[in-house]
Amino acid sequence: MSGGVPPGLSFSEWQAAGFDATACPVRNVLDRIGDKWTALTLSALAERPRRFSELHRIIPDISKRMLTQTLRGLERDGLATRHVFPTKPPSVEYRLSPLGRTVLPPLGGLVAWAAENFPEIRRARARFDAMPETGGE
Amino acid sequence: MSGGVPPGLSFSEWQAAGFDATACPVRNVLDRIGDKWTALTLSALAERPRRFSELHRIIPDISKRMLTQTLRGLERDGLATRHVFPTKPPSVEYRLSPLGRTVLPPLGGLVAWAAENFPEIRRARARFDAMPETGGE
DNA sequence: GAGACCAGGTCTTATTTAGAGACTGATATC
DNA sequence: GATATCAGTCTCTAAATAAGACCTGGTCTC
Repeated sequence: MSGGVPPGLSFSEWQAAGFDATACPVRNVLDRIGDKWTALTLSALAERPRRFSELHRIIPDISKRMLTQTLRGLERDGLATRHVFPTKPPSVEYRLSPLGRTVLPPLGGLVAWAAENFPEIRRARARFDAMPETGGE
Repeated sequence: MSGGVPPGLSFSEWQAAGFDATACPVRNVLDRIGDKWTALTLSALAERPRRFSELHRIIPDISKRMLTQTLRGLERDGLATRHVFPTKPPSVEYRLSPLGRTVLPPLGGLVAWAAENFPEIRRARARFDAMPETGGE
């Protein structure tokens, strides 16, 4: 056996299968959820559907432009849906699609890992940054 | 109950705990593994330790600059270690640290999700892109 | 009638990120 | 003696990403 590499993470598998970076699912997915606001937006929508202005209020510092862009990205990938209610002041609701819901468990796993190990990462960073970069002599 | 939101992903929790984006573990972690080469590098190191040139050969299209930068990032965060062997042509080996190993399962979960759902995401994209952006009349 | 709210669009900068390619210096091969 | 390997560094440029400010149009309030 190969020593505990989770299935799907085996590099040689990818290579053997003829790795194509542009079509790589992982690259594609990480490009989306790895951007500045998507993970946050996703988790804001995880609890319940929300309206545009509501999201804008609760997500700290996001600009309307970025919020629109993030939501369009989620919509384009089929992770969220957009519902327009033609009320007097227009109201638009965003909600996670069934597909969008399925990403929550794996994403949650990573979030849990991050929360759990961030202290150690910070210590590692502090150590690394304190190291002398130019060896004295 | 809140309807199946994984623990740690609850937005209201974060808000209640006084969300600070700069210190946010999730943002920090996603910034690292969400970049262009880190996930790939991580999975190349998952199987076994590798030397710099070896990584450079097997990771398609990465430049030395990016490879160095990616490895430094992993080293800085304590996810990988660097071992220099002062042989005649110098040889440097990179290997995952114990901490680095612990990220493989959650990362693997996301990779599996990506692989499994990418076809559907692509269909969603095709649908979205085929939609008339300016409603005719 | 001046302004605010809704959900954005647009336009112009910054900042960040990535890439290409030349250079290092010691050894080793041809 | 020209060239290659090793593990990088360096500079410069290009591309992607994000921020900020202002604009829309209809209704609603003051």
